[in-house]
Amino acid sequence: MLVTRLAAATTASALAQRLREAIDAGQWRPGELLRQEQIAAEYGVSRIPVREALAQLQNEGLLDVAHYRGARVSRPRAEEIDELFDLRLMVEGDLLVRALRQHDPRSLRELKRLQDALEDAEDRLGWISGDIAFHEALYGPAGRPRSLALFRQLRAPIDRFSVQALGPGTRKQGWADEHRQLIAAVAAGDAITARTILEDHLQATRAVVLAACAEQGES
Amino acid sequence: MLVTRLAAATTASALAQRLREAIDAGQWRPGELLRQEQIAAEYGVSRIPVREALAQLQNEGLLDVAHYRGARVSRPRAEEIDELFDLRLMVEGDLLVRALRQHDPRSLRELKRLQDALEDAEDRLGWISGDIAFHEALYGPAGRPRSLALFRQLRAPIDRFSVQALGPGTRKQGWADEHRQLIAAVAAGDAITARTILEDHLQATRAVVLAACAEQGES
DNA sequence: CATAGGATAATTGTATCCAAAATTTTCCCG
DNA sequence: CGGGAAAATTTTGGATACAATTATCCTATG
Repeated sequence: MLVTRLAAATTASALAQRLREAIDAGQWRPGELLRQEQIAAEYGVSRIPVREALAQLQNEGLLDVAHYRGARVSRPRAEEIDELFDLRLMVEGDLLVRALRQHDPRSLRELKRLQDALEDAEDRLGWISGDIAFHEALYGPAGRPRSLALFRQLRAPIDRFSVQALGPGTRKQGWADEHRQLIAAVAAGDAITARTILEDHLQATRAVVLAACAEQGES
Repeated sequence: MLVTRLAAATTASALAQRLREAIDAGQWRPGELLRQEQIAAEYGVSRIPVREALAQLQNEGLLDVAHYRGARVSRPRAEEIDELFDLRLMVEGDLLVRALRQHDPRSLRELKRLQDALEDAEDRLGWISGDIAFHEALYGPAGRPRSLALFRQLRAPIDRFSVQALGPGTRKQGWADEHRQLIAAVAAGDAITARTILEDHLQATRAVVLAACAEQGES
């Protein structure tokens, strides 16, 4: 994957990015307390950018922050995850149909390229960021910036569990197949089929994520 | 309205609230630059809570913040407002239908009470906060916290223009009528009618907001 | 022995101060 | 007189220092 991660403009945003990855990677478990001082020392910065990063992650739904009481990795309940998937079905379904009309040979080539890169990714984090890139390229031609931002926002609290569920010998092959079917349907301009495939894709993901969430909830 | 605004736990959140109201009230115009030092002096605090409040408002989509270049009141383009209303139609439509099944005499009484309070509100800001309260009570019984949060988020960048469009002798009466029709349809358990009324309500609001936005865009 | 109360420590929120970047002004040269 | 480079000013981002709040632990008491 040749995506060069451009240097963050500010310390706070760079921190937010690294903390996001750390949470996705399971470095902090749900319910665990993130101490400002500790994070500041670990990354060699002061507490000010740490606070801004934590506020950012709270806004994304990855943390629960209470006044004077610290930030904890959020532990979404099964009903909330279910709800997030219902919202994704609405938003992404709409985006897909709108984007489908705007796709052209160039954007389709890009989509295939991203899918190839995705299947070559070796580690779990690479897989997830590749999946995000694929879907953004899929929905991008719709020209709907707020919906696209919403798509990212609805995924953020969920991806953590997807990463967990991506052990070796899991649903990886079916996932890739569904992506390729999506590309084919979009190339054919078949909105109904494309939307059906996407919905099945999301329903399958929902089941996997709910299972991973339930598993983690036991600890 | 007997809602006592509880004192904010922290300076930053109190500031965010006041700035939000100031922007909704048109105290700052779209594109205008918000200086940290000036706001800090105005409210008698240091720049740290100001920065956190500005970051919060940026997350809510009311401000555009550029690195080392200050925060400006966002000036959403017409297409983005259009997009936000499309999203509201999806999310609020879904919420309404789900809530409709859960409403009971008690929640309906509360809804009527809020509508009465709304019609008694004298100033524009009171009208808007009353409208938010009404819709939250309308959707609340659905038991969908993330969707409700999304509802608030989708309104935030728009309400500013609604306030503008609420001069005397405007659509206020039609607005109230639609609310009462909504209550009646929900009380009757008629999902189809309720959803239709809500969609008309939102479409009418969309037109008003787009007009206000276009008017402001000229300056 | 369990528990309420209070001192103490740990942690967060805010103010003050310094560094980096951007904007404005000034000044020189064409 | 106009244009552009460079210095000065302004403004933001980050570090250090202090105050406010919460959590912990110890003791005294029923």
